[in-house]
Amino acid sequence: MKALSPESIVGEALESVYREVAAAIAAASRGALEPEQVVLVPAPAHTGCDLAFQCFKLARAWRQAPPAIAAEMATRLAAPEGDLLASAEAAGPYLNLRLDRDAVAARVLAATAAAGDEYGHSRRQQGEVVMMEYVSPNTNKPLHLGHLRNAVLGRAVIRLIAAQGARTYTSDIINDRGIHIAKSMVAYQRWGEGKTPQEAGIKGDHFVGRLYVRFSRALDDERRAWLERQGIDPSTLDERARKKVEERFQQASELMGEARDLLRRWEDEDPEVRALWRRMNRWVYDGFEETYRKLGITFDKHYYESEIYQGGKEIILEALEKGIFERAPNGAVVAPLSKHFKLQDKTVLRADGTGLYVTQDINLAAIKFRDFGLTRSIYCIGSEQDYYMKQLFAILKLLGFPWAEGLHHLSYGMVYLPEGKMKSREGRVVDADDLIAGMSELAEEALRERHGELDDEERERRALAIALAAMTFHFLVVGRDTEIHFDPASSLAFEGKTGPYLQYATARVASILRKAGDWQPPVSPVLHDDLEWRLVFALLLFPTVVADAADSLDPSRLANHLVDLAQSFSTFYHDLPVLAAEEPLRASRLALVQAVGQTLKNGLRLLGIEPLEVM
RNA sequence: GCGCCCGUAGCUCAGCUGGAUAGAGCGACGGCCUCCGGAGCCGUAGGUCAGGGGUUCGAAUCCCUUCGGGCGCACCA
Repeated sequence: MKALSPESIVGEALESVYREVAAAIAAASRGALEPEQVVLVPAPAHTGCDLAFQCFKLARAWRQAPPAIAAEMATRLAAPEGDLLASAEAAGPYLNLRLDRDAVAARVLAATAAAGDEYGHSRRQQGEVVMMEYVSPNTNKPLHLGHLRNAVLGRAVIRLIAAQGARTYTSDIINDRGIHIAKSMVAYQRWGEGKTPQEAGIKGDHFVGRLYVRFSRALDDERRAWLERQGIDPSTLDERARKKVEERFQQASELMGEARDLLRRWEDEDPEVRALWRRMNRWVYDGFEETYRKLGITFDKHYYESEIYQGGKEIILEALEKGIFERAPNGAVVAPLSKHFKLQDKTVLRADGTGLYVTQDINLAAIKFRDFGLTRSIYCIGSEQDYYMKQLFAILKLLGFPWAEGLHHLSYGMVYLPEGKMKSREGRVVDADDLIAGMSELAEEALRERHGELDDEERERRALAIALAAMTFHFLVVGRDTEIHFDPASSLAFEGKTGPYLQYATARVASILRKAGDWQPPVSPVLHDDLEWRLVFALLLFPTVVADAADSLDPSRLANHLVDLAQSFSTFYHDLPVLAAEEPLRASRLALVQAVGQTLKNGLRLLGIEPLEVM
């Protein structure tokens, strides 16, 4: 469990508790510690205590063994001042502390009630302006499983940051130009029969995606025939030779020739080609938009590669003049990263003067800071780009941009299907729309079993919320770096450590409160039971956990804490009566239930999961 | 060859700046619907934290190393 120290804790209630306890510990430390140097940890359950102070750090100052220190401090704290610290006892090298649980509960319940939907938020990042770039799909295929993890992670992180008081924006960079688009366009010209997605009855992004696949298959056929004509058997060649053969084929290919021709005409702004391009992109964007709407993913700004890919050259040429970048013998411009960082040099401009992907990224980074006055810019991109992102950030630092320190790569592990890494060209993907639809169907079945009386509309609404909760939580509960081997059976589960389990807890809270009738929150709550204390303590830590998740860009910290909270709550309401309890216990427990509900709701919203009042 | 990430229970994963008996979920086995909604609760079994060195009063956690897996290392995007 996390250690509590002044720099790590967030939240009024916890801060006030810490301040009082730390003052008492410091007072008992023979002047060895200032209050703000006191580190406290939650005491393990078997001790029956609430917090612990570890005496190892005092061993040097006191020139005594930790157990002796603990014993003496326990004596000194025998009659603690203040109303919070109830008792202190030595246990080996540990000084275990009991708190006045009612007093702590009073502070937590007051804090949650006062803050409401804002409980867990802070102003630690007030003044910061942060942008999250995420999802960033290509326009030649629909969103897949990998995009879902990306979207869900990026959304949670930016919400966590917003909850720290920062102003936040979301963006994506849409790869809407290049040879891949030209391929889809060739396919449409050849086989599209002039139909629109509506006429074909297919969602726009899927419509275009199919054309892309169609092109790839046709190209495969063409390659087979060509190899046969050439009398080449690639399986007999080594990798280098195969690459050479592939290059020759690409040059000889009729289909690739058409695609290259279209790309050239696109570059020359041929009106006819541009019109088709715009038309097909619109279909794709409409399709994406539909998926985003379902997921609740939004963007403040779309950046289009077609609009920025030619920029960035001025920045680079200027840096070349200043001697920051170097000219390679053949004329290409190179960022000499190996001189300044433990990275390999990176070409930033081709010998023929045209830009590369990184050229555009340099440009876009600057545009974002300029457009929005950012202090920080986060890129939610898979871990396969770790090295590239390091290079990009190093280049921007080399260029001397003052904002370069505000760049962050929000990296995450790959998503694999049972058969291996997803490859869209081979069709081995789990399509985002299919997945959502499939999970909604499962959730609907479950709802039909439980609530046969629901009308279709309400059932569908709940089913979607539950399905998205399951999917979202599944991606967020594991650490960022953890690779996800997507297994439908566990990924689609609604029971156990899942999103729907958390939604169920919020629904149970709502249900209890609905039946409570009129009640007044207690002035001084009476909550001594261990089951109650676990909840109080989890609520007390919540703002700190949120802050930690935000700072580490890792929502899994919050997700796991919510599971702890929900599990503790389940045990609590199973074992202890709320509505049937005697006053003043009843009001105290109701206030606790309300605080738990508020906290679960706030936590789920930060993760991008819809809490449910009924399910 | 070089760099980064990872290896914890049968499976999927937590375990955060080193601290008390390493935790959850699933699966297995056994209980719990006269009681605030069973998408729930309780219990049992199950781990030399991949192996080996080292640092430390103390290592799943830090360092080195071996083995095993993943991803990168373009004038591609």
